[in-house]
Amino acid sequence: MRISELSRRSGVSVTTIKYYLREGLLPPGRQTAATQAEYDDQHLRRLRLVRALTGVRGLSVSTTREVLDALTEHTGDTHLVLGLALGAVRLSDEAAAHPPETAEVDALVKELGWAVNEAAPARATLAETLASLRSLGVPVDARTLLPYARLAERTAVLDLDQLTGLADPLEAAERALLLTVLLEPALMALRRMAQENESARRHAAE
Amino acid sequence: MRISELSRRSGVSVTTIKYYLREGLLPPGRQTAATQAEYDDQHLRRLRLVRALTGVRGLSVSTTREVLDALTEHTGDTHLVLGLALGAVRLSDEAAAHPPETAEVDALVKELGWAVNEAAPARATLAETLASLRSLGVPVDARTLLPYARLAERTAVLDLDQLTGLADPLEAAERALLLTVLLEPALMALRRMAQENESARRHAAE
DNA sequence: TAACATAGATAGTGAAGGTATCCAATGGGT
DNA sequence: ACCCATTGGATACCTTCACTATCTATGTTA
Repeated sequence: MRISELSRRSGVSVTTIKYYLREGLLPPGRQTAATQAEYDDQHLRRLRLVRALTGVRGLSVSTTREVLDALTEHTGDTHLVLGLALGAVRLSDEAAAHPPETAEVDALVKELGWAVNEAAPARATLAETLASLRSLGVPVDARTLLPYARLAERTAVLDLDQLTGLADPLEAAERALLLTVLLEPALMALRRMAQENESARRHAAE
Repeated sequence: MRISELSRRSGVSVTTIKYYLREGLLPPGRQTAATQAEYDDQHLRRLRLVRALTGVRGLSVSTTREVLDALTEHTGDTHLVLGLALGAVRLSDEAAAHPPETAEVDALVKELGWAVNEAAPARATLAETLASLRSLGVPVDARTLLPYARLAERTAVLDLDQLTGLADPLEAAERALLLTVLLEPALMALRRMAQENESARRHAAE
Protein backbone atom coordinates (compact mmCIF):
# COMPACT_ATOMS: atom_id res chain seq x y z
CA MET A 1 0.00 0.00 0.00
CA ARG A 2 1.06 3.60 -0.38
CA ILE A 3 1.27 6.21 2.33
CA SER A 4 -2.25 7.53 1.89
CA GLU A 5 -3.75 4.10 2.46
CA LEU A 6 -1.49 3.60 5.48
CA SER A 7 -2.82 6.89 6.76
CA ARG A 8 -6.43 5.98 6.12
CA ARG A 9 -6.14 2.55 7.72
CA SER A 10 -4.35 3.81 10.81
CA GLY A 11 -6.12 7.11 11.31
CA VAL A 12 -2.78 8.90 11.45
CA SER A 13 -2.27 11.86 9.10
CA VAL A 14 0.16 11.56 6.21
CA THR A 15 2.33 14.38 7.55
CA THR A 16 2.59 12.69 10.92
CA ILE A 17 3.57 9.41 9.26
CA LYS A 18 6.28 11.28 7.41
CA TYR A 19 7.38 12.74 10.72
CA TYR A 20 7.61 9.27 12.25
CA LEU A 21 9.62 8.08 9.25
CA ARG A 22 12.02 10.98 9.75
CA GLU A 23 12.32 10.20 13.44
CA GLY A 24 12.98 6.54 12.78
CA LEU A 25 9.89 5.28 14.55
CA LEU A 26 8.79 3.62 11.36
CA PRO A 27 11.14 1.85 8.91
CA PRO A 28 11.14 3.31 5.38
CA GLY A 29 8.91 1.66 2.81
CA ARG A 30 10.22 -0.38 -0.09
CA GLN A 31 11.14 2.15 -2.76
CA THR A 32 9.55 1.35 -6.10
CA ALA A 33 10.59 4.57 -7.82
CA ALA A 34 12.15 7.90 -7.01
CA THR A 35 8.94 9.24 -5.59
CA GLN A 36 7.11 6.08 -4.71
CA ALA A 37 7.37 3.63 -1.84
CA GLU A 38 5.37 0.63 -0.84
CA TYR A 39 4.25 -0.11 2.74
CA ASP A 40 2.87 -3.36 4.13
CA ASP A 41 1.03 -4.76 7.13
CA GLN A 42 4.22 -4.65 9.20
CA HIS A 43 4.21 -0.90 8.83
CA LEU A 44 0.57 -0.66 9.78
CA ARG A 45 1.16 -2.83 12.83
CA ARG A 46 4.20 -0.82 13.83
CA LEU A 47 2.32 2.42 13.40
CA ARG A 48 -0.48 1.24 15.67
CA LEU A 49 2.15 0.19 18.19
CA VAL A 50 3.72 3.64 18.10
CA ARG A 51 0.35 5.30 18.65
CA ALA A 52 -0.41 2.98 21.55
CA LEU A 53 2.90 3.68 23.28
CA THR A 54 2.80 7.44 22.79
CA GLY A 55 -0.94 7.90 23.20
CA VAL A 56 -2.06 5.45 25.88
CA ARG A 57 1.13 5.39 27.89
CA GLY A 58 2.45 8.84 26.99
CA LEU A 59 5.94 7.74 26.02
CA SER A 60 8.07 10.37 24.30
CA VAL A 61 9.05 9.89 20.70
CA SER A 62 12.69 9.28 21.59
CA THR A 63 11.84 6.72 24.28
CA THR A 64 9.50 4.98 21.88
CA ARG A 65 12.30 4.77 19.33
CA GLU A 66 14.67 3.21 21.87
CA VAL A 67 12.07 0.67 22.87
CA LEU A 68 11.25 -0.28 19.28
CA ASP A 69 14.93 -0.52 18.41
CA ALA A 70 15.46 -2.97 21.25
CA LEU A 71 12.46 -4.91 20.00
CA THR A 72 13.65 -5.30 16.42
CA GLU A 73 17.35 -5.78 17.10
CA HIS A 74 17.01 -8.60 19.58
CA THR A 75 13.84 -10.25 18.47
CA GLY A 76 15.06 -13.75 19.27
CA ASP A 77 15.45 -13.39 22.99
CA THR A 78 12.25 -12.38 24.75
CA HIS A 79 13.98 -12.16 28.11
CA LEU A 80 16.64 -9.84 26.70
CA VAL A 81 14.10 -7.69 24.86
CA LEU A 82 12.08 -7.26 28.00
CA GLY A 83 15.14 -6.10 29.88
CA LEU A 84 16.21 -3.67 27.17
CA ALA A 85 12.78 -2.32 26.52
CA LEU A 86 12.04 -1.76 30.16
CA GLY A 87 15.44 -0.27 30.72
CA ALA A 88 14.69 2.26 28.03
CA VAL A 89 11.43 3.26 29.65
CA ARG A 90 12.59 5.52 32.41
CA LEU A 91 9.80 6.57 34.70
CA SER A 92 11.54 9.87 35.29
CA ASP A 93 14.57 11.27 33.52
CA GLU A 94 15.87 12.97 36.63
CA ALA A 95 17.39 9.75 37.89
CA ALA A 96 20.00 9.69 35.13
CA ALA A 97 21.36 13.08 36.14
CA HIS A 98 21.46 12.54 39.90
CA PRO A 99 21.84 8.82 40.51
CA PRO A 100 20.29 8.36 43.95
CA GLU A 101 21.59 6.17 46.74
CA THR A 102 20.35 2.68 46.01
CA ALA A 103 22.00 0.76 48.86
CA GLU A 104 18.70 0.48 50.70
CA VAL A 105 16.91 -0.73 47.59
CA ASP A 106 19.71 -3.17 46.77
CA ALA A 107 19.29 -4.68 50.21
CA LEU A 108 15.57 -5.06 49.60
CA VAL A 109 16.15 -6.82 46.29
CA LYS A 110 18.62 -9.14 47.99
CA GLU A 111 16.17 -9.94 50.75
CA LEU A 112 13.51 -10.67 48.16
CA GLY A 113 15.91 -13.06 46.51
CA TRP A 114 15.30 -11.54 43.10
CA ALA A 115 17.68 -11.99 40.21
CA VAL A 116 17.71 -8.44 38.87
CA ASN A 117 20.34 -6.59 36.88
CA GLU A 118 22.58 -4.45 39.09
CA ALA A 119 22.14 -1.48 36.76
CA ALA A 120 18.37 -1.74 36.39
CA PRO A 121 16.87 1.76 36.28
CA ALA A 122 14.00 0.44 38.37
CA ARG A 123 16.36 0.49 41.36
CA ALA A 124 16.96 4.20 40.91
CA THR A 125 13.23 4.80 40.50
CA LEU A 126 12.54 3.09 43.80
CA ALA A 127 15.27 4.97 45.63
CA GLU A 128 14.07 8.25 44.21
CA THR A 129 10.49 7.62 45.26
CA LEU A 130 11.56 6.75 48.78
CA ALA A 131 13.65 9.91 48.99
CA SER A 132 10.76 12.06 47.76
CA LEU A 133 8.28 10.59 50.19
CA ARG A 134 10.64 11.03 53.10
CA SER A 135 11.38 14.65 52.19
CA LEU A 136 7.65 15.19 52.48
CA GLY A 137 7.50 13.66 55.92
CA VAL A 138 6.06 10.28 55.03
CA PRO A 139 7.81 7.64 57.12
CA VAL A 140 8.71 4.96 54.58
CA ASP A 141 11.68 2.71 54.11
CA ALA A 142 12.55 -0.25 51.94
CA ARG A 143 10.81 -2.57 54.39
CA THR A 144 7.57 -0.73 53.75
CA LEU A 145 7.83 -1.87 50.16
CA LEU A 146 8.29 -5.54 51.00
CA PRO A 147 4.62 -6.54 51.03
CA TYR A 148 4.11 -4.55 47.83
CA ALA A 149 7.00 -6.45 46.29
CA ARG A 150 5.38 -9.77 47.18
CA LEU A 151 2.25 -8.68 45.35
CA ALA A 152 4.38 -7.54 42.42
CA GLU A 153 5.83 -11.04 42.24
CA ARG A 154 2.38 -12.47 41.78
CA THR A 155 1.51 -9.82 39.21
CA ALA A 156 4.62 -10.79 37.28
CA VAL A 157 3.53 -14.43 37.28
CA LEU A 158 0.25 -13.37 35.69
CA ASP A 159 2.17 -11.28 33.16
CA LEU A 160 4.47 -14.08 32.14
CA ASP A 161 1.58 -16.53 31.89
CA GLN A 162 0.10 -14.37 29.16
CA LEU A 163 3.19 -14.95 27.04
CA THR A 164 3.09 -18.74 26.92
CA GLY A 165 2.15 -20.46 23.73
CA LEU A 166 3.51 -17.89 21.32
CA ALA A 167 5.74 -19.56 18.78
CA ASP A 168 6.85 -16.52 16.80
CA PRO A 169 9.62 -14.81 18.79
CA LEU A 170 8.85 -11.37 17.38
CA GLU A 171 5.26 -11.76 18.41
CA ALA A 172 6.28 -12.92 21.87
CA ALA A 173 8.65 -10.01 22.35
CA GLU A 174 6.08 -7.53 21.12
CA ARG A 175 3.41 -8.92 23.37
CA ALA A 176 5.76 -8.79 26.34
CA LEU A 177 6.31 -5.14 25.63
CA LEU A 178 2.62 -4.41 25.21
CA LEU A 179 1.59 -6.19 28.36
CA THR A 180 4.30 -4.56 30.40
CA VAL A 181 3.92 -1.03 29.17
CA LEU A 182 0.29 -0.70 28.13
CA LEU A 183 -1.04 -2.57 31.12
CA GLU A 184 0.54 -0.07 33.50
CA PRO A 185 -2.24 2.53 33.34
CA ALA A 186 -4.79 -0.27 33.68
CA LEU A 187 -3.16 -1.68 36.79
CA MET A 188 -2.98 1.76 38.33
CA ALA A 189 -6.63 2.31 37.48
CA LEU A 190 -7.51 -0.97 39.20
CA ARG A 191 -5.52 0.11 42.24
CA ARG A 192 -7.39 3.39 42.43
CA MET A 193 -10.76 1.72 42.21
CA ALA A 194 -9.70 -0.83 44.80
CA GLN A 195 -8.61 2.01 47.06
CA GLU A 196 -11.94 3.73 46.66
CA ASN A 197 -13.70 0.49 47.48
CA GLU A 198 -11.49 -0.23 50.49
CA SER A 199 -11.86 3.33 51.71
CA ALA A 200 -15.65 3.05 51.47
CA ARG A 201 -15.58 -0.28 53.30
CA ARG A 202 -13.60 1.08 56.22
CA HIS A 203 -15.68 4.23 56.31
CA ALA A 204 -18.85 2.18 56.57
CA ALA A 205 -17.43 -0.17 59.19
CA GLU A 206 -16.89 2.59 61.76
CA MET B 1 10.13 34.00 55.62
CA ARG B 2 10.48 35.93 52.40
CA ILE B 3 10.63 34.48 48.92
CA SER B 4 14.41 34.19 48.79
CA GLU B 5 14.47 32.04 51.89
CA LEU B 6 11.62 29.92 50.53
CA SER B 7 13.71 29.48 47.42
CA ARG B 8 16.85 28.57 49.35
CA ARG B 9 15.06 26.08 51.59
CA SER B 10 13.22 24.37 48.76
CA GLY B 11 15.89 24.46 46.09
CA VAL B 12 13.41 26.03 43.68
CA SER B 13 14.44 29.28 41.97
CA VAL B 14 12.71 32.54 42.89
CA THR B 15 11.43 33.00 39.36
CA THR B 16 9.91 29.53 39.34
CA ILE B 17 8.21 30.19 42.66
CA LYS B 18 6.74 33.36 41.18
CA TYR B 19 5.55 31.29 38.24
CA TYR B 20 3.85 28.82 40.58
CA LEU B 21 2.21 31.71 42.42
CA ARG B 22 0.89 33.05 39.13
CA GLU B 23 -0.38 29.62 38.15
CA GLY B 24 -2.14 29.14 41.47
CA LEU B 25 -0.06 26.15 42.53
CA LEU B 26 1.02 28.05 45.60
CA PRO B 27 -1.24 30.34 47.63
CA PRO B 28 -0.03 33.95 47.82
CA GLY B 29 1.98 34.97 50.87
CA ARG B 30 0.66 37.29 53.54
CA GLN B 31 1.20 40.80 52.18
CA THR B 32 3.10 43.01 54.60
CA ALA B 33 3.62 45.92 52.22
CA ALA B 34 3.15 46.83 48.58
CA THR B 35 6.25 44.93 47.55
CA GLN B 36 6.67 42.52 50.43
CA ALA B 37 5.01 39.27 51.41
CA GLU B 38 5.60 36.73 54.10
CA TYR B 39 5.63 32.95 53.54
CA ASP B 40 5.51 30.17 56.11
CA ASP B 41 6.11 26.45 56.50
CA GLN B 42 2.82 25.66 54.78
CA HIS B 43 4.18 27.26 51.67
CA LEU B 44 7.42 25.33 51.91
CA ARG B 45 5.54 22.09 52.38
CA ARG B 46 3.23 22.86 49.49
CA LEU B 47 6.14 23.75 47.27
CA ARG B 48 7.85 20.44 48.00
CA LEU B 49 4.58 18.69 47.24
CA VAL B 50 4.33 20.45 43.89
CA ARG B 51 7.87 19.46 42.98
CA ALA B 52 7.20 15.86 43.94
CA LEU B 53 4.02 15.65 41.85
CA THR B 54 5.51 17.34 38.79
CA GLY B 55 9.02 15.92 39.05
CA VAL B 56 8.65 12.35 40.30
CA ARG B 57 5.28 11.62 38.78
CA GLY B 58 5.44 13.98 35.83
CA LEU B 59 2.06 15.61 36.39
CA SER B 60 1.40 18.72 34.34
CA VAL B 61 1.07 22.07 36.06
CA SER B 62 -2.66 22.24 35.39
CA THR B 63 -3.32 18.71 36.67
CA THR B 64 -1.27 19.46 39.76
CA ARG B 65 -3.39 22.53 40.38
CA GLU B 66 -6.61 20.54 40.13
CA VAL B 67 -5.30 17.93 42.53
CA LEU B 68 -4.14 20.52 45.05
CA ASP B 69 -7.42 22.39 44.81
CA ALA B 70 -9.30 19.21 45.66
CA LEU B 71 -6.94 18.69 48.56
CA THR B 72 -7.44 22.11 50.12
CA GLU B 73 -11.14 22.52 49.43
CA HIS B 74 -12.26 19.26 50.98
CA THR B 75 -9.62 18.67 53.59
CA GLY B 76 -12.04 17.20 56.08
CA ASP B 77 -13.07 14.13 54.17
CA THR B 78 -10.15 11.90 53.27
CA HIS B 79 -12.37 9.55 51.33
CA LEU B 80 -13.75 12.39 49.25
CA VAL B 81 -10.36 13.96 48.68
CA LEU B 82 -8.99 10.69 47.41
CA GLY B 83 -11.82 10.41 44.95
CA LEU B 84 -11.50 13.96 43.71
CA ALA B 85 -7.73 13.97 43.56
CA LEU B 86 -7.61 10.70 41.69
CA GLY B 87 -10.37 11.81 39.41
CA ALA B 88 -8.29 14.79 38.46
CA VAL B 89 -5.30 12.64 37.58
CA ARG B 90 -6.27 11.37 34.23
CA LEU B 91 -3.88 8.81 32.90
CA SER B 92 -4.53 10.00 29.39
CA ASP B 93 -6.49 13.00 28.21
CA GLU B 94 -7.83 11.19 25.18
CA ALA B 95 -10.54 9.52 27.21
CA ALA B 96 -12.37 12.78 27.83
CA ALA B 97 -12.76 13.45 24.12
CA HIS B 98 -13.84 9.95 23.07
CA PRO B 99 -15.49 8.28 26.04
CA PRO B 100 -14.94 4.58 25.35
CA GLU B 101 -17.44 1.79 25.84
CA THR B 102 -17.24 0.82 29.49
CA ALA B 103 -19.97 -1.82 29.66
CA GLU B 104 -17.43 -4.62 29.82
CA VAL B 105 -15.50 -2.86 32.57
CA ASP B 106 -18.68 -2.07 34.47
CA ALA B 107 -19.52 -5.76 34.47
CA LEU B 108 -16.08 -6.54 35.85
CA VAL B 109 -16.48 -4.04 38.66
CA LYS B 110 -19.85 -5.53 39.47
CA GLU B 111 -18.44 -9.03 39.54
CA LEU B 112 -15.67 -7.85 41.85
CA GLY B 113 -18.29 -6.43 44.14
CA TRP B 114 -16.53 -3.10 44.32
CA ALA B 115 -18.26 0.09 45.42
CA VAL B 116 -16.86 2.48 42.84
CA ASN B 117 -18.27 5.73 41.49
CA GLU B 118 -20.10 5.23 38.19
CA ALA B 119 -18.27 8.15 36.66
CA ALA B 120 -14.79 7.19 37.85
CA PRO B 121 -12.27 7.97 35.11
CA ALA B 122 -10.48 4.77 36.01
CA ARG B 123 -13.28 2.90 34.23
CA ALA B 124 -12.53 4.74 31.02
CA THR B 125 -8.82 4.12 31.44
CA LEU B 126 -9.43 0.40 31.71
CA ALA B 127 -11.73 0.33 28.72
CA GLU B 128 -9.27 2.29 26.66
CA THR B 129 -6.39 0.02 27.54
CA LEU B 130 -8.41 -3.05 26.60
CA ALA B 131 -9.36 -1.47 23.30
CA SER B 132 -5.75 -0.59 22.52
CA LEU B 133 -4.45 -4.04 23.32
CA ARG B 134 -7.12 -5.68 21.20
CA SER B 135 -6.46 -3.41 18.24
CA LEU B 136 -2.90 -4.69 18.42
CA GLY B 137 -3.98 -8.28 18.36
CA VAL B 138 -3.57 -9.15 22.02
CA PRO B 139 -6.48 -11.35 23.10
CA VAL B 140 -7.60 -9.71 26.35
CA ASP B 141 -10.96 -9.12 27.92
CA ALA B 142 -12.25 -7.93 31.26
CA ARG B 143 -11.91 -11.46 32.65
CA THR B 144 -8.18 -11.30 31.98
CA LEU B 145 -8.02 -8.45 34.44
CA LEU B 146 -9.80 -10.28 37.22
CA PRO B 147 -6.75 -11.84 38.88
CA TYR B 148 -4.96 -8.51 38.56
CA ALA B 149 -7.91 -6.85 40.27
CA ARG B 150 -7.67 -9.29 43.18
CA LEU B 151 -4.04 -8.32 43.65
CA ALA B 152 -5.02 -4.65 43.40
CA GLU B 153 -7.44 -5.23 46.27
CA ARG B 154 -4.61 -6.40 48.46
CA THR B 155 -2.44 -3.51 47.37
CA ALA B 156 -5.21 -1.13 48.37
CA VAL B 157 -5.37 -2.71 51.81
CA LEU B 158 -1.67 -1.99 52.25
CA ASP B 159 -2.23 1.56 51.03
CA LEU B 160 -5.05 2.27 53.44
CA ASP B 161 -3.11 0.73 56.32
CA GLN B 162 -0.48 3.43 55.86
CA LEU B 163 -3.08 6.07 56.59
CA THR B 164 -4.18 4.89 60.00
CA GLY B 165 -3.25 6.87 63.05
CA LEU B 166 -3.17 10.30 61.47
CA ALA B 167 -5.24 12.69 63.51
CA ASP B 168 -4.88 15.82 61.38
CA PRO B 169 -7.29 15.51 58.44
CA LEU B 170 -5.16 17.67 56.15
CA GLU B 171 -2.19 15.49 56.86
CA ALA B 172 -4.23 12.35 56.25
CA ALA B 173 -5.56 13.67 52.95
CA GLU B 174 -2.13 14.77 51.85
CA ARG B 175 -0.58 11.44 52.74
CA ALA B 176 -3.32 9.61 50.87
CA LEU B 177 -2.49 11.64 47.82
CA LEU B 178 1.23 11.08 48.17
CA LEU B 179 0.93 7.35 48.66
CA THR B 180 -1.44 6.97 45.77
CA VAL B 181 0.31 9.14 43.24
CA LEU B 182 3.99 9.00 44.19
CA LEU B 183 3.98 5.31 44.87
CA GLU B 184 2.83 4.54 41.33
CA PRO B 185 6.25 4.70 39.71
CA ALA B 186 7.64 2.62 42.57
CA LEU B 187 5.02 -0.09 42.16
CA MET B 188 5.64 -0.22 38.44
CA ALA B 189 9.37 -0.46 39.10
CA LEU B 190 8.75 -3.38 41.46
CA ARG B 191 6.61 -5.06 38.81
CA ARG B 192 9.35 -4.71 36.23
CA MET B 193 11.96 -6.17 38.50
CA ALA B 194 9.62 -8.98 39.45
CA GLN B 195 9.05 -9.68 35.76
CA GLU B 196 12.75 -9.78 35.12
CA ASN B 197 13.17 -12.20 38.01
CA GLU B 198 10.26 -14.39 36.93
CA SER B 199 11.48 -14.38 33.34
CA ALA B 200 14.94 -15.48 34.49
CA ARG B 201 13.42 -18.21 36.66
CA ARG B 202 11.39 -19.68 33.82
CA HIS B 203 14.31 -19.34 31.45
CA ALA B 204 16.53 -21.33 33.81
CA ALA B 205 13.89 -23.97 34.46
CA GLU B 206 13.66 -25.07 30.83
C1' DT C 1 21.06 57.25 52.32
C1' DA C 2 23.12 53.90 49.45
C1' DA C 3 22.92 49.13 48.23
C1' DC C 4 20.22 45.39 47.82
C1' DA C 5 15.77 42.54 47.91
C1' DT C 6 11.02 42.10 46.58
C1' DA C 7 6.30 41.94 44.16
C1' DG C 8 4.15 42.06 40.11
C1' DA C 9 3.97 42.43 35.18
C1' DT C 10 5.44 41.30 30.61
C1' DA C 11 8.20 39.22 27.31
C1' DG C 12 11.38 35.70 25.87
C1' DT C 13 13.37 30.84 25.61
C1' DG C 14 14.01 25.96 24.35
C1' DA C 15 12.27 21.50 23.80
C1' DA C 16 8.67 18.48 22.11
C1' DG C 17 5.45 17.00 18.82
C1' DG C 18 3.57 17.84 15.22
C1' DT C 19 1.79 20.60 10.75
C1' DA C 20 2.21 23.13 6.28
C1' DT C 21 4.34 24.11 2.13
C1' DC C 22 7.33 23.35 -1.70
C1' DC C 23 9.23 20.68 -5.26
C1' DA C 24 10.38 17.31 -8.72
C1' DA C 25 8.93 12.86 -10.15
C1' DT C 26 5.44 9.70 -10.96
C1' DG C 27 1.42 7.06 -12.85
C1' DG C 28 -3.58 5.80 -13.20
C1' DG C 29 -7.54 7.30 -15.89
C1' DT C 30 -8.95 8.85 -20.27
C1' DA D 1 0.21 9.86 -24.95
C1' DC D 2 -1.25 13.18 -21.93
C1' DC D 3 -2.41 15.37 -17.60
C1' DC D 4 -3.01 16.46 -13.01
C1' DA D 5 -3.66 14.61 -8.34
C1' DT D 6 -0.49 11.87 -5.48
C1' DT D 7 3.93 10.83 -3.61
C1' DG D 8 8.60 11.18 -1.25
C1' DG D 9 11.73 14.15 0.58
C1' DA D 10 13.19 18.48 2.45
C1' DT D 11 12.54 22.59 5.02
C1' DA D 12 10.14 25.92 7.56
C1' DC D 13 6.70 26.90 10.57
C1' DC D 14 3.36 26.39 14.57
C1' DT D 15 1.58 25.47 19.31
C1' DT D 16 1.99 24.10 23.93
C1' DC D 17 4.44 23.69 28.05
C1' DA D 18 7.37 24.89 31.77
C1' DC D 19 10.14 27.92 32.86
C1' DT D 20 13.43 32.14 32.78
C1' DA D 21 14.81 36.94 32.22
C1' DT D 22 14.04 41.67 32.54
C1' DC D 23 11.89 45.76 34.08
C1' DT D 24 9.84 48.97 37.39
C1' DA D 25 8.28 50.70 41.59
C1' DT D 26 8.66 49.95 46.19
C1' DG D 27 10.71 48.24 50.56
C1' DT D 28 14.40 46.98 53.87
C1' DT D 29 18.78 47.10 55.97
C1' DA D 30 23.40 48.49 57.29
